[in-house]
Amino acid sequence: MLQVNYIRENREKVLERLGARNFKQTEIIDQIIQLDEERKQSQTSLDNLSAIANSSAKQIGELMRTGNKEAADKLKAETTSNKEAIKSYGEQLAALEEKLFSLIVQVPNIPNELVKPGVGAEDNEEVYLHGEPAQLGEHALPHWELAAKYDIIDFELGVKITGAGFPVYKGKGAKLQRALINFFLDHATAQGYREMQVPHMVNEASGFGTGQLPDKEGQMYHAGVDNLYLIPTAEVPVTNLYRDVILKEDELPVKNTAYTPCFRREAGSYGAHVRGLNRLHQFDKVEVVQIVHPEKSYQVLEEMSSYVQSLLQELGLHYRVLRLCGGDMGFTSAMTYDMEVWSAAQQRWLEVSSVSNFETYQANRLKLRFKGNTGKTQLAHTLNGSALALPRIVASILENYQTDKGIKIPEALVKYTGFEYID
RNA sequence: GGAGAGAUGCCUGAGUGGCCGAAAGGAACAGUUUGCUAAACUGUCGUACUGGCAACGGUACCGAGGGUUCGAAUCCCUCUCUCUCCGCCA
Repeated sequence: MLQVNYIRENREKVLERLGARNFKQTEIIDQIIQLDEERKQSQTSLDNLSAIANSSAKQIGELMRTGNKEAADKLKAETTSNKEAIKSYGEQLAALEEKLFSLIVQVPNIPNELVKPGVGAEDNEEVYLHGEPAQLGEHALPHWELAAKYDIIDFELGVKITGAGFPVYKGKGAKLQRALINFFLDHATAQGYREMQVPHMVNEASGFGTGQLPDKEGQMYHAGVDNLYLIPTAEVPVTNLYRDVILKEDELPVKNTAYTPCFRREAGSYGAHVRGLNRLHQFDKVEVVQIVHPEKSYQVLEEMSSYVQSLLQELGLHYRVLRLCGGDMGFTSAMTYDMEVWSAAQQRWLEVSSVSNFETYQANRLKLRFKGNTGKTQLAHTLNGSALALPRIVASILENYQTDKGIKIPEALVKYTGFEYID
């Protein structure tokens, strides 16, 4: 959520940059500025009346103590009308604040200057390309056929026990999953991230803190009885660890990592491109999260991007890095890099990571601040990235590393799997 | 699921109607002292909105929301959460 003061002081820039997102309801911005002005006036009036009431109450107390009951009663009578005014201003103020809040949560984050205007995926910028497409033979298979051929992932079995999009990993398939999780966590730890294990369900306040609620309500599984949400990403619990926290400047940067399963309803996204591991309702992911000083956040974004790329390089995958255009970025992000690996058999790119700087957008919702060495308290910047999401990595490994002898496990992963081939 | 207790500042914890934005201790920070470590002493030490160049003010906040009262951390109601015991159970 943006800060009202920022909007007020940078109206033109806000409108211009939101334009890069194709954000159309620009009148909201002026309504916010207007409402905030009214809010201030209302607040001031209320404060002044409260000050009078407080001082009257003190005087009455004093009069009572000194036994001057008559004067006390007189003053009491005078406070009655003031009381009503206070109540009325209080209600007015609450209504204004509620309205203001309902508007401000509708405004997405302001894209960074580097983010190009655009409406969708076709406007994203490719900023880096690594490697070459794997050259596969005549009989190359897509990963879902390889999964069936080697009996390592069973989609039908998942359908039976749960439903579509909940695969069962079997034998070496299951071991490959576990190997990747350990590989990713070990690398994150080596980069200075602290490994955390967090709940896989979160409450409403957490959902709001990172921006999933109220916006993407329908994308999360919700356990109605207890009003808890299954996490769509570890970002939610891991970032919310710092909700309502004021850190010391020396404690920055905070670097945490966690492996969790992720649950997404993916409502309305069925079709040709959801086959196999391409899009699931439950998948595994290792996430990295940082809380940093505002002046460092873009440098850290680049570091996180490089880190994610180093993982892809170690796995020997052909990938590209996109800087998302305004229209394709998430609601809460100021700048996002997507990493996509090449799926040789499907002949398409698959998103495996998304690294974002949220600047103060989440921090403002979370009330995540730090106290500067100068003594001033201000909002921190939050960032996160997938490092990495498993299913499409698995898809890419299966397809790109298929040989006549079976699936060759990437060199760097062998010490984690304990085997060199899936056959 | 049954019974009970509780929610106060970074922490412990006092506070049952006005002198309480809140005692005291601890932690932290700054300084003095000091051969070093430690200790001692002094000071600072919540957040938000708002007025002011500033100094310094105003208002709100003692889990949340209502109510009583001239006045509420303190009394009343509702809700939420936490803890303890019993039961069940990985």
